Amino acid sequence: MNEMEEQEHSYRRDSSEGSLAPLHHTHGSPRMAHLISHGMHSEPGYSRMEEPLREGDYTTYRILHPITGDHLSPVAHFSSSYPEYLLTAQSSHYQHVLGQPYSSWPSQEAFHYGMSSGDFCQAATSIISDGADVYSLEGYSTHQGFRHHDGDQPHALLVSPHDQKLPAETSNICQMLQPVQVVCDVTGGGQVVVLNQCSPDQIPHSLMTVVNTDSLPKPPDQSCSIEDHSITGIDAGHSETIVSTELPQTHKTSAGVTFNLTPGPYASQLHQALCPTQIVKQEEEEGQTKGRRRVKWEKSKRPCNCTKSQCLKLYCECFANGDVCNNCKCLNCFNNSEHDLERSEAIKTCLERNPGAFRPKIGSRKQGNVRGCHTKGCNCKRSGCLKNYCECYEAKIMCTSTCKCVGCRNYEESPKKKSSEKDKPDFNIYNPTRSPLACITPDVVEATCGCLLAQAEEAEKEGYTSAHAERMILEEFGQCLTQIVRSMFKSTSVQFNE
DNA sequence: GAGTTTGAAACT
DNA sequence: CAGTTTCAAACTC
Repeated sequence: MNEMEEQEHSYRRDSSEGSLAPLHHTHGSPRMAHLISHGMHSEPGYSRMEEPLREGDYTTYRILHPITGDHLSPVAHFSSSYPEYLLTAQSSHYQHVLGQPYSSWPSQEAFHYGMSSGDFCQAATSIISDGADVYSLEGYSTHQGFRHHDGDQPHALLVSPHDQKLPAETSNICQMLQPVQVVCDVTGGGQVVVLNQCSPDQIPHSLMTVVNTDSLPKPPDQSCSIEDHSITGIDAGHSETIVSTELPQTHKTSAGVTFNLTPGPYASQLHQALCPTQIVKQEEEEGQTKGRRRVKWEKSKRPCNCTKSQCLKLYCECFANGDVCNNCKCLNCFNNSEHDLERSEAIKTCLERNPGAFRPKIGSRKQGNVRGCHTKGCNCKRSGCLKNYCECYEAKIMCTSTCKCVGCRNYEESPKKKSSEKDKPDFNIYNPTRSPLACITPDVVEATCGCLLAQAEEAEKEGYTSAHAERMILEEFGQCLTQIVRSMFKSTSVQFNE
């Protein structure tokens, strides 16, 4: 058996126990080594993992308390061979939480604990590496066979993407979830580890830890460290501390196969959607805030004031942030755990309308663009994009050609420009960073129409034929266009040859 | 704090 | 897809 095959067969399911039992340990796995080195922080206050331990045939990763740094039980064993890899844990604590030994779980399951179905939907959506979206979780959370109950309250949720007994809709969901092979709480204290689905030569390339603050002691400051490829917490009311993922890079396996270690594209979104406060803190330190909603959250996590939307539409920023309302001033709020059904339905509706509804509006940073850009662009008409009505401006990013704004002043300009001038929109300036059409401001249109009208009146006054009048108007229109185009090129320092 | 303005979201 | 309405935040007084 060559090395590759050996890797693939390193882990076999131990049917006698109904769990995965690695037959061979992949010694010194560079994959996990990478995961550790790039995905975890070592500073106090951050959730992290230690260097892998070696316990028999398992590759073992001990998860540390995000705040205290203490070891948290259970130890997580990562099996990284396709198609069977699983987080297993051996912990009396875990068994206490689950009421059953973790090791008895079937393979290819994800365990989700302490999160609402809507939360899980968002989490899964955000980390699916191929960009697919989870549209519904109906039936998902009612899969009794994999559910642990604490009285009437569902306490744990196991997800089996390949379980044929799942309801049809759930199966569909799980198919979509397949890229997320494992989503599980490995501590019983609220930590969640997410592993994207791997081929034999891929590592799980997203890994995060979410701390359930209901279960953990709260230190004075629970801020977490966020790297560029940060990930996410779920419910700000319950999940607070997040760790980052790894830096993008490729890695060559011992089998000589190169694979991409780049984090899943939605890993950061998950983080952003679910841990807005911490992200903003970090970004504030970096002198940059991205995204209106995160900026708002950063402002002391201000409560919403919704009165008519029941906080179940994207008008509500709590809802749009993937958060439940907490200490808000809203009326008739349904965005809470007491209305999980309605909330899940609303999430489903939003996602049906717009699969990217819960993705951050401020997209990934372009090369050379430190701040990123608005994914949809703004549509401001009267604010000159210089007030917080403008999502670009509020996110402290410049408008781009994606924007459809009118009279935009939110663009790169000379630092010598007087600050007083910045405060008022200028409808007569062309923004070279934006769409060429952006220069056709209301004033320009009005002036052009005035010119054309004047020509028409002159033709009428002179008694010219309609054909002549039409020609005059067209000629005038041509001159107007010439001036507009000239001004455009003048602004961009491009030669304009008439 | 009330009223107005604004632009995104939702609706038609 | 465009136009209109609804909505809640931003802003002004």
